This record gives sequence, C-alpha cells and structure tokens, in this order.
Amino acid sequence: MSEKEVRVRFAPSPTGELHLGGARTALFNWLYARHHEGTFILRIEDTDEQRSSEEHLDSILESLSWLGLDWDEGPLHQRERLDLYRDYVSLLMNSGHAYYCFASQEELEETRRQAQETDENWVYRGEDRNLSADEVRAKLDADEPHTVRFKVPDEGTVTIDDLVQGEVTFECAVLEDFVLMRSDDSPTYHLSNVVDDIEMGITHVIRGSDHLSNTPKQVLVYQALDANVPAFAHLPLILGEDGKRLSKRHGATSVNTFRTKGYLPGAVVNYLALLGWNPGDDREVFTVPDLIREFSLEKVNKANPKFDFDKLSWLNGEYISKVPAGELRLSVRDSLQIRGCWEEELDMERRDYFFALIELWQSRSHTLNELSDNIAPFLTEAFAYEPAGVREHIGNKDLLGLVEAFREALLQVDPWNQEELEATLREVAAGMDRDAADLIHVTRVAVTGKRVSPGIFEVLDLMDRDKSRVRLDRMIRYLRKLENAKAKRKEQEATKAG
RNA sequence: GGCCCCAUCGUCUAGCCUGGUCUAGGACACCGGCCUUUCAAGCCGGCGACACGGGUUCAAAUCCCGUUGGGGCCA
Repeated sequence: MSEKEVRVRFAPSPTGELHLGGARTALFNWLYARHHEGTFILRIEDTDEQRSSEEHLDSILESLSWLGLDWDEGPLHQRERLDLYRDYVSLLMNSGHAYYCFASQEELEETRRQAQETDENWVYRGEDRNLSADEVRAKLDADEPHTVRFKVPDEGTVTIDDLVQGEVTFECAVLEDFVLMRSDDSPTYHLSNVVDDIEMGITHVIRGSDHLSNTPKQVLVYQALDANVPAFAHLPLILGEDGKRLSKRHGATSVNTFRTKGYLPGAVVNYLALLGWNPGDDREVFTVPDLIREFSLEKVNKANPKFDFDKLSWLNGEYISKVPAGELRLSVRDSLQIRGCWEEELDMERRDYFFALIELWQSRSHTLNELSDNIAPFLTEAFAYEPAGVREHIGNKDLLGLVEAFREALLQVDPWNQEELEATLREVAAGMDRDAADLIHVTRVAVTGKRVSPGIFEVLDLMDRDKSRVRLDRMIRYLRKLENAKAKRKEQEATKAG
C-alpha cells in the first residue's frame, strides 16, 4: 500500500442499534475515505461478550447499508483476535512498558479513597511496578488474580495534533497506569483499539470527541510499541435537545427508527453531514457525490451541535417533494400495505393513478408515513378525521343541509372535472346563501380527513364520483350525530332549568 | 473533584486562522403579506445573535487574559 493511502475505520460495538451519533461518525469516516479514494473498514468491537449480540450486529449492518455507507474491508471481529492482543501485551512486558498488577478491586478503591482525602491530584501509580521478577513469578505461580497495566512515564507531556481540535497537550502526570488486560484476560479498549489500528494500517482515527481524553494513553501505547501514530480527528458530539450527549435515553434516535418513520436515507445523510460540518457557504441540500467531493475535516466544527428534529423533518420533506414519484413507489406501497389499503392493480393497470396520488401529496408530506397517511383516504374509507380539522373546519357551523345539498349536486356533475366541480360547489353554496369556503372546508375533512390538503377540486377530481359520494355520506352521518347530541344537550338543559 | 474541549439569532451555521468590506449573511422554527371569492403548498417580507468583563489596536465577532455557562473523560 502506498504511503499516502487513506485507511479509516468505523468500529461500533454491537451492544445496541446504530444511533445517530454512531451513524454520523461512520458517515464522516466514509466521506473521508471516499473523498481521498481510500479504504473504509468496518470493525466490530465485541470483546464484551455479555452485552454484544448478533441481533444488534445485524441491525447495525443493516442501518449502515440503508444509509449507503458501504465498507471495503471487514467486518472484522475483535473477539476473534484475542491472541493478537496477548502477543502485543507480551511485547510491552518484555520492553518494560507494562507490568503485572496484583492489587485487588477493594485495595484499589481503598487507596483511591484515602488518596482523595489528602491529595486532590492523585492518579494511580501501581506499586507492583517495582516487584522483582521473582516476586512476580511467585504470585503468578500462586494463581493470584492480576491485571496488566501500562507504565505511564512520570514526567513529560503527550501532544495530540488533532485535525479537528488542533493541538491538545496532556501532562503524563495526570494519566494513571491504565489497565491493558483485565483479570479475565480480556483486552481493554486502550489495548485492542491501538493494536487493531496498527495491524489494520489505519492512517486516520476519526471518532467522537468523547475519546479525546483517552487519546494520550493510546498514543503512549503506540510509542511504546514503536508504531506510527495515526492522525486523529475528534468530532464534536451530537447533543439531544436537553443539551446532553445523544444516547438511548433520548428515544427515537436509532437510525432504524428514522427508517421506519419514513425518512429517506439521503435526507438523513444530508442532515447528519451538516451537523458539525459545512462547506463554508449557504448551501443546505447536498447529493452524496456533492458531499464526497466537498467533504474535508478542516471544515468540521469544534462545538457540539444539538439535534434538531424540525430541520431534519424539513429536509426530508424537501427530498420527498423532489424525488420522482416512481422512486417513492415501493416505500409507499409497503406502508399502504401495512395500513391494509393496498391493491395490487395500483402497481399494474392503475399505476398512473397511483403516481398521480403520490404527486398530489409529495410536496406537502414530511415523511413517507405522512405521505401514505395522506394517500390512504383515496383508497379506503377507514380513515379518521383529524381533530384539528374538525375543530377548525366543522366546529359549530351549521353544515348538515349544505353538505346534503352538495352530495346531491355531485351526482349530476358532468363531466367530472375540476372546472365542473368548482362551478357546482359554488352554485350550491350560493343557492343556500353560504360562503363557498364553509363547504370547501367541510368537504376537505370529509374526503381527506385532514385539516390541510391540496386544492379541493383537484382532490375531488382524483377521488372520483363514487368515492366522493361515499365519503360525503359518512360526513352527513357524522354531522347528524353532532346535531342529535346538540339537541339532546339542549333538552337536558331545558329539563334542568324547568 | 482533577484534566481536556467548546461558546455568533430558540436551533443548525457563515464570518474568526490572514482585525477594517459586519448597521453580522443563510437555513429550520415562528409571525405577517401575496396567491387562492378554500386550508395548505409556493413566492415575498418580518422578528431574532457576536455570553460577560478586562486588555492589545487608529479599529475586535475576529487577537490575548479572566469570569460565567455548556460538554466530555478519569474516577
């Protein structure tokens, strides 16, 4: 491999679904690799056998694929590389950079407690550093539980030249002798990560800035191993609306949730890319090739952004309104199927009609689910009236007679087109000395169930005569019920008063 | 608690490195108007920010220091 080839990795642990933060890290790695025509590697950090699961792994891979983040190598499993970590530990032991530590959990906590009372700047420096070879052998032979710790230099500093954060310097004195190998022989993150990054020839470590504080420890390990230290880029953390780092408890932040709710992968990628990065101008909407071409770590912000559902929703709406109906067809079909109002012929002889329905609504739907919700009333009578629609467009207006008259008039409309429909509706309203708007709005709720919709005549035109009549009949029944209820209330009040 | 990072409209951000062109630009949200003798969509417009205090300088959002606030890591 040439010196200049970029090799980056995304290394999730399969302890949950892929959430937005992870997806953003994956995306930035992927964009960096694609921009530099490098290699994007997937590595699975599954050394924690208790918390890792196949299901989570599958769901993570699925989410990555859905987002379009394809990997060139892997997935490599750390679980299968345990011997490798042990080899590296031996190397560090032999070169005097690591040592066995026989202190028990209790002892450590006790020491820590005592130290905190006296010395505020205390960091752990293992006493077992100075055990003689004989003493160590004796303890090992006696099967005493032990960990392996890294011998942090007492003096000096570690400076990280971070591609995003700039130069960051840490005093070795504030770094404890961290554990490399746990007592159960499993490697810690500091070890497995560094070893794998060395073995895989990773040139750029791009990850969340929650790892920044641990980076000096890892740099020390690279140096002890006499390995090349990769470039680091610590990305700002995505915060929830409460200002805390985005996590499971913020709910609904897994990539999968967005998929299920009807977001388009392109919109999610676009939004995520803009969270912490921008090309330096006013553009907001990017295709993936755009992103690949323009992406650079130098333009990544340092400040932590908050996740804004409203803006994602807007962006998704932009995508939905611009995509050709044909590309939306399959997803809309699936969600109509879930709603139980899909008919096969909509994708066969009535495909033009299906596309017309999509086109009618796509510019005012923010998600695919919303789009399907809007289309459903054209296919089934089983839809609910939006409370806001009822409140605003029906309320206490005296609409029964008006709707009944319009229902009758509709039977005579010929030809069934927008012009005739409009003329008829206005005639009915005028004949009863009512605002056309009143009739328009109640008709809107009757045929779409919604408070807002495209132009009502366009809607009726597409709906066809029979379906329109059926929906108006339903509205008439609904209005009658309202009237009856009102009458009953009056009666009761009259009795009470009388 | 110690260490590290950050700080422009409610939110995402441009501008900061290379001080003057910034009466601080864009986007989401919000509000209003136009269109429609229909709600929307669309179009147009409005509201709204350089956290605070000190310096440096002829001049600071831009450079330096401190305070406050936020985030992260180690426990």
